[in-house]
Amino acid sequence: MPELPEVEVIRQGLMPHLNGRTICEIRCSGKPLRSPVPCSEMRVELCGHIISTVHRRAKYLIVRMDNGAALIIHLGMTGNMGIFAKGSTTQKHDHVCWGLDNGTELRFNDTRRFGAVRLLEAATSKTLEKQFFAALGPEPFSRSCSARYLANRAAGRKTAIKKFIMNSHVIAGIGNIYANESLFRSKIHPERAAASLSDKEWQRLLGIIRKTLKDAIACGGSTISDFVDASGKGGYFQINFQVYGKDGETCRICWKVIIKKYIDGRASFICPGCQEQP
DNA sequence: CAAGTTACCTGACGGC
DNA sequence: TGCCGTCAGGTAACTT
Repeated sequence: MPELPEVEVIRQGLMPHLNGRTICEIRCSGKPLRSPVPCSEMRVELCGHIISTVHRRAKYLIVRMDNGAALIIHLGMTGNMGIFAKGSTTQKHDHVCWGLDNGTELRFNDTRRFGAVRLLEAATSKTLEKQFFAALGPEPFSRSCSARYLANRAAGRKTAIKKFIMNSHVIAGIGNIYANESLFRSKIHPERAAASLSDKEWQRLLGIIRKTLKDAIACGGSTISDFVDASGKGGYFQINFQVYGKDGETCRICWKVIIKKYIDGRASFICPGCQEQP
């Protein structure tokens, strides 16, 4: 479900509820997520300690504690985090629950259990970046993620540009929706070889990726089926989709019919008028 | 290194 | 009503 904008919206929604709160109790469904949930370890490391901040890296949320411990949470396809009153009705796929000192609790819900909850004791920003996120590419908004950097990484690569920008080892946070939307807005066909983009095209694509992600964050993310932010509200960027899920509809720019095609196993939406076939 | 497949898991939807 | 196949926002581990 969640790509960078949705994770960022969740982070921003959670921050005011979590910052400075003490974790009092932890409950787990017992079902494994992508990896087993370290329930007893979390109780030892987190209970009685204060949450200092919530960060995001790529599509990961990072809850930092005053004792140096860090929770690293990935939402997978269907994961979500929300704040609820203690004792309120739980949902079917609530898998982890962190009780706080003010009568609320943070809940992780994940229908398909593709998400992950990991625990690092004694994590610093440096060790997190060096150990846990070592293989991740730069954040799209960071200085190190330049058009030059992307062009260099793409040099010699025949792989489709769409797959390339969805590769988290190259650039973090871009999933299927925002890859489709950014390529359409850049007028670049998703099957173009990554190495075939000119410097000018890289500049345009990077600028548009940044703008698209930023606009989506400002809209509260995209609600496809059930995405909601920490307070239970859905985002509305999906009204700005120009190609995603719009096969059979006419392009709002050139009036040609948008097609759907599987590229590298992922649904891709292309305007044959705006995005020239390689 | 690239491209393809499989796997993780549940639920919604369409066809019959 | 139900059964079956297909598909879904992500990622990693395999094989060729």
